[in-house]
Amino acid sequence: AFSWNLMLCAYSRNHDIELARRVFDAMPERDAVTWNAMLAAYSRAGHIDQAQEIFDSMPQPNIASWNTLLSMYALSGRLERAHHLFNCMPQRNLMSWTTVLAAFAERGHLDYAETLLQKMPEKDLISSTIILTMFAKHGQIEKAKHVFAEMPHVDMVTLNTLLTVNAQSGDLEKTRSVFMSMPERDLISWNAMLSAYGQLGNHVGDSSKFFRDMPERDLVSWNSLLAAYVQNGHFDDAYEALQNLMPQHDCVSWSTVMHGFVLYGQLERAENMFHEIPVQVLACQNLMLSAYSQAGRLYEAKE
RNA sequence: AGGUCCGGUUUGUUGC
Repeated sequence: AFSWNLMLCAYSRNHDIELARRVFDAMPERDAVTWNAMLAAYSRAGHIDQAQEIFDSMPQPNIASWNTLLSMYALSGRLERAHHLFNCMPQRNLMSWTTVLAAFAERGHLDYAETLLQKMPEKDLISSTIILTMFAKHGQIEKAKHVFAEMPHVDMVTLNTLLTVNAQSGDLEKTRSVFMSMPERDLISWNAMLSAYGQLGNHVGDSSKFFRDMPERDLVSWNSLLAAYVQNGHFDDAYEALQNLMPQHDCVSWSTVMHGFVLYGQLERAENMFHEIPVQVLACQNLMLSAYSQAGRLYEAKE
């Protein structure tokens, strides 16, 4: 089964689910890895029913099988189902706990997530960081800081999260001092700091200088720069960057610049951009809808 | 020895 499994996994990683299934069906014998790989393939592809079918046919699901199924339901937002599975599982490991925790935290079930955290037999950096992020995203900054203070160890991801926490509490100096004190930084650290400058800085120049000094940049960095421009009223610079400087754009770039136009009363320019967008983007549609409504242009809003 | 478990962090819109 070993080499067949390799083939199955290769197809699955390539998103070729049909071929993966054909290998699966052709196999003279299957082991636990085979079943789990097929299950993971369907789960990755979002084929929930087929995944469930594989799981139900498994001779002996192990902890990896349960976790795969659990993660599938958690990620697709079927929390009751995920929670039910979690309770029914014959064993749970750290990953099972964290998957459920992340699902509830993500959806803003703060109290329940906190209870889960307390019930966890072992916690690690990841579970604490999930809770930290959850509190930060829901504006519970003091609680987030408390979670951080209780953590015995931290790593770069935790510190990256702390950058965001401090930025959300409006403290640019603190954000900067965390950034400076980090033993190592990755692109996410740099992007988080850039975003803090955009939200809290008083001068666009600080954002663009920081941007220039970055060791590398990606689309998120560029989009954060656009947001910094917009935040400070420089919608034309944002548009200029989008048109002439950015190596790529995405729907975040478009909606950021369009939002700049809307904020500063340039509804026609927002409109023009909206019509130039190559694909339909829900966020941009929402933006135009809200802009038309606020301008009393109900006919266009309805359109 | 080596194969299966997609658990955490950064950017935009509307709503909450």
